[in-house]
Amino acid sequence: MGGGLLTSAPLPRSFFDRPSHEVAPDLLGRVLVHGPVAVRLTEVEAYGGPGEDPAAHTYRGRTPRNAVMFGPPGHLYVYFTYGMHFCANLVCLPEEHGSAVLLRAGEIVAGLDLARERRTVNGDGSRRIPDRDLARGPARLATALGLKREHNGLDAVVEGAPRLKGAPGLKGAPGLEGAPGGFTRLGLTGVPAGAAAVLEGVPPEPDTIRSGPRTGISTAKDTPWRFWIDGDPTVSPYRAHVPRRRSTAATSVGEAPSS
DNA sequence: ATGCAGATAATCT
DNA sequence: GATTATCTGCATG
Repeated sequence: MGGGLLTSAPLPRSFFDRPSHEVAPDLLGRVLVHGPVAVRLTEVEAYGGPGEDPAAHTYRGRTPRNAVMFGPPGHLYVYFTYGMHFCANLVCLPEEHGSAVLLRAGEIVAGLDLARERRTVNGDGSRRIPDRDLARGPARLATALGLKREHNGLDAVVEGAPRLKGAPGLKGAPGLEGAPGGFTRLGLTGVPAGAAAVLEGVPPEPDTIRSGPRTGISTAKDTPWRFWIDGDPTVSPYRAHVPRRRSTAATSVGEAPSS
């Protein structure tokens, strides 16, 4: 092998038509493409439906924000949070179920230059972000892929066979030389501009998949629905949920405002 | 390495 | 009015 045009088929909609905690570990090693940028997924979290998962956005039922999660599987649910970040999910199960998989981290395997550009802090590029941090975290991943409000609901299931032009001499499996720890550039064709797709990629060996509690949530802390590839440098550091107190003292109990 | 504070606004109670 | 499926920078050991 080496350098030839190789094919990685898009995953069919039926792939996503399963419970999110089954889809999630199966998404590891898969490749999410959005336009010219592609990410090999290394860390994900499953979220369940209404009444069954207190940490899920759909726990209390359908709202305007979470409507896409109640739509058909294989679509992107992109939400805005903390006043500045977007995060992306893939919807699971048939319509009305309201479950999805949060895409937490991955390795950029195509469109590296554009991903770097999107992730520069000061537009002048005075701060250089290490490549392994480009998509190391859900908001970082969404930024690197260019996923924003207008991509909420975008279908990530496409027809056809996207081609990946692999570079020679790199270790790894067909079409996706990006073995854990390695970085490569892949040329991508076959995905329409502005469209998204999830390619089958190369799933990791089952015994390298780890699972544990989800990150940054205040409920259901014991549900081990975070999945990642052991030892991969692009997996995000675990952060426990930290309740933040308002900085003003306006609400302190028993304290009347001074005149 | 780990920890904390601030940013900043949609969404829900 | 409170919370939030987060990130960055600055502080400290």
